[in-house]
Amino acid sequence: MDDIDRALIQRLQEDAGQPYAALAASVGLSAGATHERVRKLRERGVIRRTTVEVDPAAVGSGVLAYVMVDSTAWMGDSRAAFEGIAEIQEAHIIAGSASVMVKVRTATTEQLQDVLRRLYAIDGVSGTQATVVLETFFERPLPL
Amino acid sequence: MDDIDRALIQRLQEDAGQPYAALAASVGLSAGATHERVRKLRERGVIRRTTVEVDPAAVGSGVLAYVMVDSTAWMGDSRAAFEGIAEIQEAHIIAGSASVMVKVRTATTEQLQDVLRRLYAIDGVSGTQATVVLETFFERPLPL
DNA sequence: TCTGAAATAGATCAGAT
DNA sequence: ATCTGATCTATTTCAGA
Repeated sequence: MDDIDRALIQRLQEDAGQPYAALAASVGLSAGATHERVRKLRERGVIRRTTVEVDPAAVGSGVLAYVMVDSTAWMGDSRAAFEGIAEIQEAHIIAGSASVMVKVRTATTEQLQDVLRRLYAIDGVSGTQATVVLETFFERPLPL
Repeated sequence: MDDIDRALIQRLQEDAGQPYAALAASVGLSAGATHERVRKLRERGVIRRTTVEVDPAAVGSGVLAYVMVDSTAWMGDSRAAFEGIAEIQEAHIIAGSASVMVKVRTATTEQLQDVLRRLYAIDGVSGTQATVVLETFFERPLPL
């Protein structure tokens, strides 16, 4: 992981579809060497996958909320229960008063309510505090 | 936006690097027709960009925290101030007691503390409540 | 580990159904 | 709107430094 690798990752975060020749030119290497470096970054798991960023509202997920989930038991083994709720985009174990924090996207607030209902159905869950997002300022790649 | 478009988006979210031929086969179209649909999805802004997912810990951002930012003034015009803090990955205006919620990634908790200091320096900010993530269960694409 | 070129494969376009 | 087939471009591999 040197500066060239970091530069390559940054360029790929901005546009993963660009030709290796363009990528190579931006870091001053040949296409072959660039290809080899990117291959290794993938192999080592630094780059997890290539994906597309989608406009949530355009695919029927216009409502975004963060939900703090309180519990009466250790939630460390409950990953599968959260995975089972399709509308949950992220789930994290957190320090502090709540136990788990989830990021939820739904089409409507009615569907958000239904997600809260399903969260309550998970073993050990004793409460939820939903924070609804009114406007997203920005969502951007990791700093390097 | 029909079922084929949704299927294409889902496949591209899983692997945006796959050949159009493979993508086409998975939805029962020709490569040409598939290419045309994907082009239109990009043109309409449904697909915003092609990018790579990076392991945060591998690039020096192993600490993840969500910070609720309280304020004494309307924060709707403060986008630039939050954008100016590089460690902030997401910033949202929220309903509820706080005004803004930000997602922060840093290498260490010391750097997280420094981000909080810079948040306090923003006009109108009167307080912060940081929630540190201990373990990420999962982060996954949008449901379709 | 990088370079440069050759072989392979995929993207793109024109024309037709 | 989709398909087929031809052209063009990019990716991938490999020998050599």
